Amino acid sequence: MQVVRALHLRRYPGGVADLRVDAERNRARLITAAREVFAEQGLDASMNEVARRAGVGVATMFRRFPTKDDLITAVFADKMHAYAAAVDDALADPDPWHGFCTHVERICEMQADDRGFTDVLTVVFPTAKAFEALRDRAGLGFQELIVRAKATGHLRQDFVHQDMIMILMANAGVLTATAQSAQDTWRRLVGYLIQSFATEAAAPLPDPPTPPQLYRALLRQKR
Amino acid sequence: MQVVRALHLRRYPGGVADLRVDAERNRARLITAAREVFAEQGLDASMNEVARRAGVGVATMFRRFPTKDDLITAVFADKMHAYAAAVDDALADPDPWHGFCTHVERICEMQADDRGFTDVLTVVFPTAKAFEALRDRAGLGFQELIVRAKATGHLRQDFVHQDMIMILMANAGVLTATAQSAQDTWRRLVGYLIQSFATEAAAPLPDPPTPPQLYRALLRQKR
DNA sequence: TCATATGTGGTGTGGGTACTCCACTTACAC
DNA sequence: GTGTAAGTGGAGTACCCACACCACATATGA
Repeated sequence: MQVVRALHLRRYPGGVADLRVDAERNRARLITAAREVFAEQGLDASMNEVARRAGVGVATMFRRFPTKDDLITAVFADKMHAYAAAVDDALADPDPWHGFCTHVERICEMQADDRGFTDVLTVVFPTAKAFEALRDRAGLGFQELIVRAKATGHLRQDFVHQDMIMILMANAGVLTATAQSAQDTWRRLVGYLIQSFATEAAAPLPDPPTPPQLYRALLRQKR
Repeated sequence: MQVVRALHLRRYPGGVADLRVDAERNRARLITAAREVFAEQGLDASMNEVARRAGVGVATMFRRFPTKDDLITAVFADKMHAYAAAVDDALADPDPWHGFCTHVERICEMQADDRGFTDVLTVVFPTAKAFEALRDRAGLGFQELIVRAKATGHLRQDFVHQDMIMILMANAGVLTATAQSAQDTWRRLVGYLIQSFATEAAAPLPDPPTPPQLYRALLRQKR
């Protein structure tokens, strides 16, 4: 009994979890392949394609990542951390308005570089729950950034943090439509938007959605 | 032989084409049902759903509209005509800048009212060819509108007609992401953009895509 | 070397899609 | 009324998807 227990609890060195070395190698291959495939094709890419590109069987993949969402979560964990960390960089900028503009561009560029990440940020369901905390953290930091940027007098007073989500959605639309051609169009969109966020001569805008409304919009998707 | 020919070529009164009255009735039902289904669910809605809602068999539907694209083309023909005609209304406005703003809002509202039309304008493949002429007509009129709006001094000089397609893409992104909640978010996006198009204090923007690039982007989609 | 928990990949399943086949029915011309 | 081209719908096809099953292989501790 002691022996069985020892076997059951054994740990392999250097792996992410307690995996056999071959399993760990395949896990890494799967993550790498999925990262590529999702970046190219978005989250609509098929699991078969991921397994094929990783050079492992589909059953192996589903043993390691029981659902597609598990794989998505594993693949985009680091990008989501980078997303949450980016706002700290922006807050560290001595010029809050410059930090604000740079931040918006940077996040949109992260979307542009990875179709899958675009989807993760705007269009996907249960994955959203896994990244809830990171989203919240980024949101809070962004609110602070807004306060400071408004204080400089450059950011219009009626800007709200929900507008960032709106930007991500709009950017996602341009990016998916220009995935095969005119790939830089998003830069122009963001250029227009940022100039609109500059405070001068602001006419009243339609009301923004409330945060709960937007949160529901992010969750209710499934495609 | 004469008789056979007469039968083969016979025409039924009042129908769109030479259809039997029951066939014509079912055709109308299919169009109506498809209009509703596509408006609610976008072009991803299934053909089965359309047939079910029309109360006809799938075979009947596919006899009348051999491919999904044929149905889409038939359903959105009038909206595409309205789309092309809208720019004439805008040109008729004595204040070109007002006409420009109203036009942009109106087209975006057409998208907001019909998820299928949103897809038709930005995201779909062979349907695009069927509506090519109407797209071109709208594009030419819009270019004239731009010239006049710039002449008033209200529209920034670096605005190009490709930007309208970009707006449609961005709007499509917001609309699909907010289909279930926060449905009015698009109005705020358009508000921001229009204010950005007003010429004052325009910093240089990233280059727009060339028209051929954008055209390819519209055609290469398929989903 | 050996026992075995763990890992493996090919194949299968249930459900979705757009689209087709075919035996039956109906509207029309005469 | 009758012949028949035209129209009909349910069941079927081929293909995609995420995911499950299972006989076989292998890394590992003893």
